[in-house]
This record gives sequence, structure tokens and C-alpha cells, in this order.
Amino acid sequence: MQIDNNILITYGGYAIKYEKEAMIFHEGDLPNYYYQVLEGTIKVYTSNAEGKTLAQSIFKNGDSFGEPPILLSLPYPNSAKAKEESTIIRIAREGLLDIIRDYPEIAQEMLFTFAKRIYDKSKSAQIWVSTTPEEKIVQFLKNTPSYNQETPQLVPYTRKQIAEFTGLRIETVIRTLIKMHKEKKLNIINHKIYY
Amino acid sequence: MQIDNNILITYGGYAIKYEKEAMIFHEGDLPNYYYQVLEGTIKVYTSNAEGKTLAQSIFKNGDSFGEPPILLSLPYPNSAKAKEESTIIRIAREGLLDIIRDYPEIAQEMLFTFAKRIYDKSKSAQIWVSTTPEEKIVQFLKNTPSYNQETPQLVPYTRKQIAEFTGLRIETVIRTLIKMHKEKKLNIINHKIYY
DNA sequence: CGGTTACTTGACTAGCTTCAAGCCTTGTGG
DNA sequence: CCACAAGGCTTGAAGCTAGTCAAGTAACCG
Repeated sequence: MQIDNNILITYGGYAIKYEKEAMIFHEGDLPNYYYQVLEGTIKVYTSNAEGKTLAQSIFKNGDSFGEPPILLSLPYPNSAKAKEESTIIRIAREGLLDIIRDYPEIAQEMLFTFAKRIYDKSKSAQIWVSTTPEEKIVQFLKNTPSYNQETPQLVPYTRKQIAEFTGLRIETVIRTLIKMHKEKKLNIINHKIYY
Repeated sequence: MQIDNNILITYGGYAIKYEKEAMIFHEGDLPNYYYQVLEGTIKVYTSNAEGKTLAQSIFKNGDSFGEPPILLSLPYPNSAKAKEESTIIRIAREGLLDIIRDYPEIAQEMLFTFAKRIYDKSKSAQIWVSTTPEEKIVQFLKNTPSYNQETPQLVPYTRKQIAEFTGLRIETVIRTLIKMHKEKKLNIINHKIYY
């Protein structure tokens, strides 16, 4: 989902810079803005009382995030933070609704973006039916865009990130990856993972 | 999401009856139709190789389901089956796209339905960060519509269903509910659960 | 070069899953 | 109205294994 920056600015949008690790919104907050990444990396995640976190999505240049709560005017079900120094354009709810009203093609694009997001979340449910760590990791990797059997690819995630997406502990991820490497299900060269 | 039945029929939709336990589509199938429940109960779920299943959603009268794959023309990420004898209106992809084109208010309603569905899926991520069975069950119950602290409510799910939604084994659900009952966190009267 | 973050390894343990067996409840048909 | 079947619920015992804790090592960044 990407709304043209000029349209956003015309309807009252403006850019904001976030430092690395800065919070954009917290679980439970009431939403005020539509957000679109101009530059940087945003992580949306859920955390529980003990501080354990589960990564839900990563958003980069051009991606919008947090649209469902702003459209529905419901408290955020998750939190968002900048993973690196990032610039984000934000616009108030009214401005977003005006844009949707004035530009049917943007509303349509948003519909398809939402469809894709539901689709991806449904697919990642495979992670939660999986009983073994190996299966969870495989399911997670299958859902990454660069995954295909043709040529070996560098896995673009750290072990910690894999742990955050699959709900496993980092030690379990490490041990499982080593086991899979021994069983020749993937390759580890110089700490880097290839599939 | 609900499209007026007359509109569906005008654009080529028609009703189909499914017996109890009949499959509507399977994970991996290419989608051909938009489905809307006229009567009955449809379960959408994911299953893994060992036959363990994870319930993703229940759809009833008026609800549509399986829209993201049909819009995106991507293989179903999950399966759907009738939990009881059900009647469903279905319509081919072209008809659905025509309706979206001809009725902007339906496209708009679909946008908000999708937003709600993403929202609910994001919330249910709380189940997957939870480390203990009790926490998972509590998070699941919190996401049920009838949940509120005001008056005690009958939990409208069987233990087996709670297990299917939380990814726990039924024995674990039973033991956890009994423990919670002893700790007065909920009530069990005659096998029925109240919160 | 120093600090931070990621990665690794080993030992131990809690507690969920599994297996097995039986009880309870509900709906159906004769 | 009763008997039976099917599915849901319950319990106990045992085993596995992912999580936890601790103590490092290795890579990366400014």
C-alpha cells in the first residue's frame, strides 16, 4: 500500500523522523494517524507481560502500517518501533478518509493490500500448527519472499529474528539450524544461513 | 462482509448446499469463487502433515469467506468445511469484480471488513506470545465477542474447540480449566464453562 | 580498539504432549 | 420412551524436549 506523497501532503500529511529504537505507537493506544514509511525499517510486534516479543511484520520504504486500527478507531493490537533511523509520513484520520473518498483507485489498492495481508497472516498460521521447531522454521522460511528451490539464497534474517517470528527461543533456533545443517537441509557458511 | 443476495444472483451467483463435514475448498486449491454463507456454520482451518488442525475462523449467516485468495488469484492458504448442513451462495471471480466495480459502497464495506479481520488476527497473536496454557486460553477467551467482565457468560466453545484455536492439546485445556476453576478464575458448572 | 550485539554450547528442569482407558452427555431411531 | 452410538470430557502415568540459566566466543560498527 502506498499513497502518493504529494497527495498525503495535500491532505495534511507531514514527515516525522524517528531515531533507532523509537516507539511509533504502543499496544492499547488509541490511533490518531495513518503512517507510511518514507525511509527506514519499522517493526510491528506483540509483547506479553514478561517482555517476550513476537514479531508480526516488518515495513520498509513505501509501506503503510497501522491502517486497520485507524480505519476502525480501535486501540492498537500491537506496537510499532523504528529498527533504524526512519522517516515516516503521517496523516490524521480525517485526511485519510478524505483521500479514500476522493480517490477510488487508492481505496481499491488498499483493498488488495489488505487482501494480501490477510493472505500472508493465514499462511503464517502454518507456523502455529507445526509441532517441532524445525517445522516452524521451515514454515517461516517458506513465507519469505526470496524463498524458492531454484538457487541457494542467503536467508535475510538473523537467528534472533527467526526466533522472534516463530516464537521459539534463540538457543532452540540455533540448535535446530545446526541439526538441519548436519542433515543437509540447509547450509551454514561462516555463520550465514543459506537455503 | 455481506453482499445483498439479489445482487449476487444478478451477477451470476447461486446457492449450493453442503452436507455436514463437507469440504468447500482445500489448502492449495486455486480459488474459483467468492463464498457467502446463507445458512449454517463454516470452519476455516489449517492442518499439518500429522493431521493436527488449527482453527482460524468460524463463519455464519451472512459472512463471506475466502475473499483474499479469490481477489489475489492465489492458492488457498487454508481449508474450509461445513460444520453442519449449510447453504452457501457462490459467485465466480468475474462476477465479484464486476460487483466491486459497480457498487463502490460494497467495495468500501469490504475494505472495513478486511480491516477488522486483520485487526482480529493481530490481536490473536497474543495467543502465540503467551508461554503458559492458561495465558493462551485467557487470550483466546478475551477475543471472543461475548467476553466482558460485567456479567458471567457461558463460554460458547467446547474444550476441543478451545484446543483447536489455541494450538493446545485437549487434555491440557481440560487440566488448565480445572486449575483455573480451583483458583476461582472461572466457573465450571456441570461441564459448562462460565467467565 | 572498545562496546554492543549476535551467536554458541552444555547441563538441567518444568511441564506439555502422548498414550491409554474409561466416563458422561446428547441426539437418534426403533 | 428407552437403548445405543458418537462425540465430548476426564484422569493418570510416563517421556520428551523446548525453555532456562550461565558462561562464554565471534562478528560488527563507530
